[in-house]
Amino acid sequence: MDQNLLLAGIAKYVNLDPEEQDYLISVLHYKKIKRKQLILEEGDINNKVTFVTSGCLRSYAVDKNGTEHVLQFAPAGWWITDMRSFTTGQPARLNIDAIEDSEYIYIPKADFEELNTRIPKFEHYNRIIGQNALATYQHRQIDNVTLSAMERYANFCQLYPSLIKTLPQKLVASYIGVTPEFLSKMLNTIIVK
Amino acid sequence: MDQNLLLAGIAKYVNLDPEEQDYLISVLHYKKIKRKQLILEEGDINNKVTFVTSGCLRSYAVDKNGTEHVLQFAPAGWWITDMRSFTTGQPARLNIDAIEDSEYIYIPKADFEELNTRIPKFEHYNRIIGQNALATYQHRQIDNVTLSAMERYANFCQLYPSLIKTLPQKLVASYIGVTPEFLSKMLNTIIVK
DNA sequence: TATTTCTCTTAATATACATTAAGTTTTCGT
DNA sequence: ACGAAAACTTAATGTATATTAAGAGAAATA
Repeated sequence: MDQNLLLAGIAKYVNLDPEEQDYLISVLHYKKIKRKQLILEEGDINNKVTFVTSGCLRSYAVDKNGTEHVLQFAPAGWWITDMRSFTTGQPARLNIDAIEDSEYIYIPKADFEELNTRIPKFEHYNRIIGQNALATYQHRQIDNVTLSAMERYANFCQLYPSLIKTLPQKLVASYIGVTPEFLSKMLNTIIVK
Repeated sequence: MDQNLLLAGIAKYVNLDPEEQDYLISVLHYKKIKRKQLILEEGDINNKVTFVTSGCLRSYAVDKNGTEHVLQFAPAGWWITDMRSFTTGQPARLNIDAIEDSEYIYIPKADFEELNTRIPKFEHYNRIIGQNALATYQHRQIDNVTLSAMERYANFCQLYPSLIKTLPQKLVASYIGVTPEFLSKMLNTIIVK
């Protein structure tokens, strides 16, 4: 069972004792999913946190026209959650699915809470990565109102150079907030110039 | 010195011992500022966390045309920070100023970190409010790509009923991501119908 | 390998919102 | 209380991006 990526990610911030690590490992669940398979559907309660160990997941919302809007990509080493549903217990607004065959670890909410109270170092880790995520969302919000579509695309390429190579263009379009048609046009008219 | 609002906010989530509370109080700094006064300027390092005790602060970014875009309002009882600058030490992209005469408490970064390591309950509190903030930003991002300007306005009114009464309309416009002219037109043509 | 199902492209038309500008009303600082 | 500054309104014009549609290319599944 490959929890090494998770342990390594935690070890960047805190040093768990062997028994703390064993306790952590004891509450992990392992899953494999195929491309396009959903692990969270709008309306469900998101009662676990999910850590991707291989492949790539994505979270997205669907608008009233049925168009999908990608909120996040989670390649190996990333967490992905509908945080409002997780913290408040409300139905999720997000869907989470696999964009390629993937493997992930999840921790049920009750275990996650107990980990945090019984291992202060784990809670420290979570506070820090929470702050990092918050920083990311704050600046994404600013970018979205401040930059043009082309600038947001350039930004995405800089921030996620590995993703840009593997992702279908329409998913990148959805993430940066334009239609696939417009992104296509934008990229091709630039090259010609 | 009015730290009651802060202590009450923390007490909603954790129960500090008297000596923990004393230690916390010992690192608090108190400030008053006038309307329009800046407490963080783009380019500065945001090396403190700020908790508003009266009045209202706001964070905003300025685009290349000089237009301001409001990221957050912080009335009494709210925290406000450029989280990327705070966590990474990079120069801030955000400005923070007072939209009315205000009072706030701040905690320098070094003290904030020490509070978190020495008082696990304080770190628990921060993890939880961090999760809440993350939930808010995730859904704001979704709302921004999913809803029309009118729907975003309606959303804002629901979420911040107290703010909508006191804020100048142009700041609401900036928060929901439209020009003041467009918001004005939008609101007036609705009423006529 | 064939066939279906996505993905990308191009282009015409449409629209939500921005920009500019000028006038009016409200608020603020002295 | 007064003058200056800020906030709001209206309207004409402009633009970035959406929508629709249809064909070509690529990739997934059987």
